[in-house]
Amino acid sequence: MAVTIKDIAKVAGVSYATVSRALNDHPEINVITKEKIKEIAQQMGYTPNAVARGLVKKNTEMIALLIPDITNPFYPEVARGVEDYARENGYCVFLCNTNWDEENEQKYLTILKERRVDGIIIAPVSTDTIDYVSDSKLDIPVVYIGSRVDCNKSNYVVIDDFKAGYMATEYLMKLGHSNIAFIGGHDKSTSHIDRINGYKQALKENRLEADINSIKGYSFKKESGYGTFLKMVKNRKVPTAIVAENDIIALGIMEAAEKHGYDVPKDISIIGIDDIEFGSLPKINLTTVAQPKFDIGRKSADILLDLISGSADSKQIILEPFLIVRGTCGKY
Amino acid sequence: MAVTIKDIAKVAGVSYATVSRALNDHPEINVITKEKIKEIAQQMGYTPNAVARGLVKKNTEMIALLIPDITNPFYPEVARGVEDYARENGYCVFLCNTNWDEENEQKYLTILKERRVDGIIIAPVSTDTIDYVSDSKLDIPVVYIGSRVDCNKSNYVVIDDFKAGYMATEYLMKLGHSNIAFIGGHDKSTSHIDRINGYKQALKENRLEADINSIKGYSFKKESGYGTFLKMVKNRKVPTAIVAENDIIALGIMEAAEKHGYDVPKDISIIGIDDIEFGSLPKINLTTVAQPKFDIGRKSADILLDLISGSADSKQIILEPFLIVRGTCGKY
DNA sequence: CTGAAAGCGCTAACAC
DNA sequence: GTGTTAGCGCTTTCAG
Repeated sequence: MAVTIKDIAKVAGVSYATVSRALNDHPEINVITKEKIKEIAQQMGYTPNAVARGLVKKNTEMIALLIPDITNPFYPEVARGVEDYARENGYCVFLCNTNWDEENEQKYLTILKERRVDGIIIAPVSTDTIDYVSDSKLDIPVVYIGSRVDCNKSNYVVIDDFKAGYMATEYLMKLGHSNIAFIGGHDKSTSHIDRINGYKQALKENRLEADINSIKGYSFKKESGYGTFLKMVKNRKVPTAIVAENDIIALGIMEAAEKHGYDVPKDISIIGIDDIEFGSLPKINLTTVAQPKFDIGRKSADILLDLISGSADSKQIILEPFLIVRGTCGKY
Repeated sequence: MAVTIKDIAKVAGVSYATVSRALNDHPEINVITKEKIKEIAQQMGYTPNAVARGLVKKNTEMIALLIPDITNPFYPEVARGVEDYARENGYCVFLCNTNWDEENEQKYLTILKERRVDGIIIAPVSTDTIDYVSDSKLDIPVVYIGSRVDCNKSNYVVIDDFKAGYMATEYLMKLGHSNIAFIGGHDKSTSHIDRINGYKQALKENRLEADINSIKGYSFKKESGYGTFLKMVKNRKVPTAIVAENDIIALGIMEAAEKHGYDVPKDISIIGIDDIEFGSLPKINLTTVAQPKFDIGRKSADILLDLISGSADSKQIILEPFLIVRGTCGKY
């Protein structure tokens, strides 16, 4: 049986309220008894019970981070940002991996509500989840990352995805490309839609045609990029340049291209979005549009904790993407 | 204010004990009232309070996973295994990132104890943490991963690290190398020590000399491999082959070698340990000794839950590493 | 099968 | 300053 404040009270010869006050450094308490109590607590090996405290204080000092794919290095980086900020402020974070599955996402939301987490940061798999959150009156502060929400009562931290798509495409056009395809996403993701629109807009401004290749399902794995490129080869519709919705997909495309005799960047240029660490390996050297991953994490945690403490209204943060020129894009 | 079982009881016209029984599917309850109560609960939007339940049941159905570096793809893979198994069994998992910092590790342990997690899986940064756990009578089931514990009351899931080191070295020798260096770790890690011993043993059996290059501090980043190789160059002690303690370090070594004009594998062979996904990119094509990462995660969670339910004694699992031959090692 | 009541470990009024 | 007391929302005896 773990030692409780009552045990300490007995030993110290005070009421257990006094013990509580001592341990929590309340102002109205005799400093001497406080020190004495603390020492006794120490000696008895007391560990406060956060569950009991949570029950009466009605907060748990836990937040949750829901991400779709922990094996995509983009998210661990974000997670580090969230965790860093949370820990600095005394919060623990639940890391929940949804595996690109809406059902998992919603189940987690229920579980987290039962667990009475104080807040949730979520990188939603689809806009359906956002609707679900709105409808289900979760009653827990939520901050979205990587997904805008068309409602100004919502909180989110995103990059300007339109700009990201635009920048990538613009860069390719500057290199002389006019046959530029896009590979990625699904329609229930605002970041996907925005990136595509940026891509389209850039092309439009130069009177070029769009060629959008969607990945079926919610599968954002290397294999998806790989498979989609193969289809292009089969259909004899291989462009001179490709904008990939994210770096993981770009890596898959590169792999497929090279396996089929295309030299990158001589025969085909490939640009990603995200800037995952492994893209910077000299042998990979992936040109990409970067997101400030760690900052997205920190900032979203910052907003969430403000929301929890009630010291802020809703906030929409749009960070700037930036181009990182490496070696996978060439002149045409 | 969230709705509680008392609220439901009032509406249903029963005592709140009955509501509790209904909601928890106790056997001794009238099926009709049970259904009625469940419906009312549903309509009122009731969400059980896991905090309150945890207080009385003295368990939280939460476990924690402590890892040193979430940005090393090895760990996310392990984490997926843990989370998968945990979720299947109704447990939530706290993912805690210690950043290779013992102090963080110990702080987390305290926090987790306060939060009354039911169990902890930990990939310890150093054996000091293991001692800390033993000494501090945490009083929470612990399963170690990636680190043996010389005490048969402990639980762990590891690969045979000796064998991993041995296999890597043996493979290099079979290719004709006799000048084989080792780059990695620190002395307070059993996996490091075992891998080195495997490396030494393999060399010894062929009357070859060991050349061990330690990375200072607890820094298992690409940069550590990079820097250590540079030192070798400076000291004019570049071998014909290198065993890297893990893939991340191997990647750093490769990067440094190529930047300094060494062709891999023509001029120098490099083998890693772990088998992270990005090592398999055709352009990287890292030869490595693989660990069953996902299985390590699942298995450790399996053991932990058994421990929690009291249905098992301590268990030591040693999984088999296996060689994956790719392109970074050549004949000498 | 159901109700009454105790209590999990703690915090926070409210007295004194 | 400190003690007394009432809960937080729930599970679980113990009666009936």
